[in-house]
Amino acid sequence: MPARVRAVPTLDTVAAEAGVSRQTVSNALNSPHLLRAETLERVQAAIDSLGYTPNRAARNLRTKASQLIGLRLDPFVEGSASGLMDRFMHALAEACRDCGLHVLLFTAEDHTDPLDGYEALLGSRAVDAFVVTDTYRGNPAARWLSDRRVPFVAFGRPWDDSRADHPWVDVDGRAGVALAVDHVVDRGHQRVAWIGWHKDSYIGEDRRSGWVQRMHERGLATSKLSARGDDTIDFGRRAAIALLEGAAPTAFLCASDTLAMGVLQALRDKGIRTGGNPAHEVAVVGFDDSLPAQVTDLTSVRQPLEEVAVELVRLLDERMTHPMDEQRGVLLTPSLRLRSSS
Amino acid sequence: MPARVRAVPTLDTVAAEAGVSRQTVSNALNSPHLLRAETLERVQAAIDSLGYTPNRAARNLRTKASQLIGLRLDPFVEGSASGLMDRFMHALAEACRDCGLHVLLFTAEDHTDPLDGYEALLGSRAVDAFVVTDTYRGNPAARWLSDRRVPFVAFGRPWDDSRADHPWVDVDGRAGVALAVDHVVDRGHQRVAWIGWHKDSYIGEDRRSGWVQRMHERGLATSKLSARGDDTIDFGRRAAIALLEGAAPTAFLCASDTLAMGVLQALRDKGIRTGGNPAHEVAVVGFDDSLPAQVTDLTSVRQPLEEVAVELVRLLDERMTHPMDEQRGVLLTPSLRLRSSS
DNA sequence: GTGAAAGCGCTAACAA
DNA sequence: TTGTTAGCGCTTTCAC
Repeated sequence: MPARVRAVPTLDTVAAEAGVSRQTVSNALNSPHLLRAETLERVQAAIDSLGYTPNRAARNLRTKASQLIGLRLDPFVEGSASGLMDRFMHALAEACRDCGLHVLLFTAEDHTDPLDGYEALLGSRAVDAFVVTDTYRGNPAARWLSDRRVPFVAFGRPWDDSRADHPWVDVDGRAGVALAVDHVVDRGHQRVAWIGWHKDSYIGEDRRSGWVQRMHERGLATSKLSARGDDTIDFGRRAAIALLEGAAPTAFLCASDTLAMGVLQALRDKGIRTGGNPAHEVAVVGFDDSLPAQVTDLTSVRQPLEEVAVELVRLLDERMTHPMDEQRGVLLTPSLRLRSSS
Repeated sequence: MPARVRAVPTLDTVAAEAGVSRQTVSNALNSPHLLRAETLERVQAAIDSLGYTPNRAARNLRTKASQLIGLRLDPFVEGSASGLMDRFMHALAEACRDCGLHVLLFTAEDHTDPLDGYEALLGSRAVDAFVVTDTYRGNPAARWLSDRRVPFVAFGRPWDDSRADHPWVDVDGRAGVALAVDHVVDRGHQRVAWIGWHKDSYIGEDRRSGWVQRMHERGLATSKLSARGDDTIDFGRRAAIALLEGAAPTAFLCASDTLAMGVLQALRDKGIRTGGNPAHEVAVVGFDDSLPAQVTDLTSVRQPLEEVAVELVRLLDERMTHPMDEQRGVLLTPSLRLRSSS
């Protein structure tokens, strides 16, 4: 018996089946309110029985939209990543689905060129908009895209560009660290140290300011209680040792889980117990709630990536439907994931 | 001064500029060998000067191909994931780029339905093929896609379905563990324990068989040296304690980094040093080279995800260009990432 | 409320 | 080697 290859149904197929014109079927799909209830039902039945699904390419060609959001994946840096990208992509894909959008992944041929890849996708109209995530390098893509009036939304504030007027979503690192300060201070800690990144990191300084500000609000001193350096375990370890020999803090707040791992190591090496009781334990709090934090039972500030994704897509959607609206930023507050390290 | 909106160039624009027909421009792009060198040059110049890029939607409509590969992102399981997905998506996006393909992310509306999402993308011809990665659940999507003759490639062997005839790429866990056995045995360890997953896990048993087989090949015993259980830190810890009180192994090979984390904890609690010297240290080896492994300096078996991605895309490409070719599987060998835990 | 006409931008097939 | 014709499947526009 020869396999009967059923031709893929098109609008015409459905129209013939339902005894209406092609256009009516299209309307049934895109503007059902235009049809008489009875007609709609008949068309619907034909669609169902034929298993018709509109052809994306044809629709894209006609509507000049692809319903695709471009996301550039930058090179995977071994060890340095806190593994947030995984969670973020998930969240983004999910958020997109709710708007009938999809995420298209792309990579740069030349990773050192922050603009590489965008132009090709844009020129071929393969995507409608971009989500830009590389906020650590000062986001040169943002300005380029802005200048070309490409619809995009950034995950990350335009720290270094006060004239930037594109929509963005970011996580309030300062508020997250303030949360951590409150947490350990509420537990009775008074000498609360900060271990962070170099001064030239906007994000690092933002997080640090949460510590400084909230400590002062709680009437606690911060002098001689902080260190700045590379985002490495080793620096975390060394900084912790140095601080312990000096001001002897009973709590360490860190700009990253990586640094916190170093603190944990230092405490272990010195035989100091980790935990929330300031009487005989030292509390440690990280940032990002990464896999290592979960594994080592480290309290950590967790970025609300799911919310971030939803907001990004919402802004994108707004931007695509009402391009004239004023752009704005959205700042989301992280939460504290409490674990045994505090 | 009114902003002059330059119309987006099309084939016709370029053709007019170059003084040739639309088709010739198309050929210059897709079959340049058909053109006379001089014509090609002229067309090329017109393309460059106008900044022309072919419209994807139009091309897709005409060629009935989208150059898009669908990848379903399954729900992010907190803590359980070893964070490989991040690296894998990177590698896949990169491999796709080299073939002019792109990855389209999608998620299921109903996560419990392993087929959800595939049909819609397929019906609308939004993607040309799929990469299926959910091999842990026995891969029900594979059979469904196979039955519908949907082009797809699986990351993971069809363990439970000997009749499966789709192309796949997988990592040889058995060989990876054998590597780990050799490593510790070469360093002088003789009592080498295995801590793995429950017996119903194909992957777990495959990895375990690498231990059993290679141990015997090296003339070493395996009895009373293994444990099976949940993939949790806690089980790793408990299993390690139990084994230490019994056969007192000097090396632990684990089916996952998670389990290895537990072993590390147990050793630390007992005051046993970790390292490669069998005289006074216990060696620990994990599997997956996850972030926690990197952070805790744990030796681990590393899956060659970059190669996996390249092979997946190669098979996909083959399958899409010569659909009649016989399908086959590709088994790749992992490597051992040596660190201080061994 | 429904249908007919037109055309989005491209490439396959064929003619010149 | 280049040009012409036709049409992929859809939606916008406008007539009925």
